[in-house]
Amino acid sequence: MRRDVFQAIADPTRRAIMALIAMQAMTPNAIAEHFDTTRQAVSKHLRILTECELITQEQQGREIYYQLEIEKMKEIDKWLEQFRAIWEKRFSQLDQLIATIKKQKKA
Amino acid sequence: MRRDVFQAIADPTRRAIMALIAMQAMTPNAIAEHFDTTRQAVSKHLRILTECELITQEQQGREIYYQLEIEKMKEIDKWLEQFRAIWEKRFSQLDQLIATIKKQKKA
DNA sequence: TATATTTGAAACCAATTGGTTGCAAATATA
DNA sequence: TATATTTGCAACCAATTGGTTTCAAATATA
Repeated sequence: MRRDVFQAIADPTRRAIMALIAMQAMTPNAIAEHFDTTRQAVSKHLRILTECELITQEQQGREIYYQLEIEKMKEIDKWLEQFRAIWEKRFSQLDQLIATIKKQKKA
Repeated sequence: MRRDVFQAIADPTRRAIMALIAMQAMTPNAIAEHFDTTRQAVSKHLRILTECELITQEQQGREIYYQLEIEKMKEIDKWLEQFRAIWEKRFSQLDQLIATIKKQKKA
């Protein structure tokens, strides 16, 4: 079974769960209340997110609090870097072009 | 059919294709040569990437050159921003903590 | 013009996915 | 102790996915 961050964030419900618990940890029941699906469906999403270490859990009595593992998100950021390098390069090239045009106008 | 950037980048072959054509446009045949799968499988990936506007094509005779639409990548970057805000906040809090400890050491 | 090359599209297939229902385990409460 | 709550897990199901084979269209070349 393939289990990585990219596959995890492919599902819109999972992205919504991530955004929901980003600021504060929540229990599965509390999370499920925010969605139209059943608790079990949310539970499966939480399992997938846990498997790829995007969230961690903390047991408190019979309740389990899930929280976002923000460090893991940097993996996506790191992958994006190679492309960010390209668009920043293009931007600076555009910048130079504008500078050249301005120079020509002055002359 | 759900067709968005997040679903598109979920597949490792598609991510590899994106990285491959990021610097220069390539034909489906040329792209397929870099992978173990058939040309048709690559073609299907190209279709999916095209449908969510992550790549664009340019016909040259009977060849079609595919290139990465780097602007579309910013959509992922934009989504990441909400989480980046969190980790930068945590970093600055850590920064403050270190500063406080240093202060205490001096005193 | 006949043939080869490049490509997309359709039909099909096995594996995976997101979802459901039902159940058992653990913890809290009466 | 008996009951209620919170939760994960297994079994099952329809839809989607990534892949294959086959075919047709368009363009280049002999």
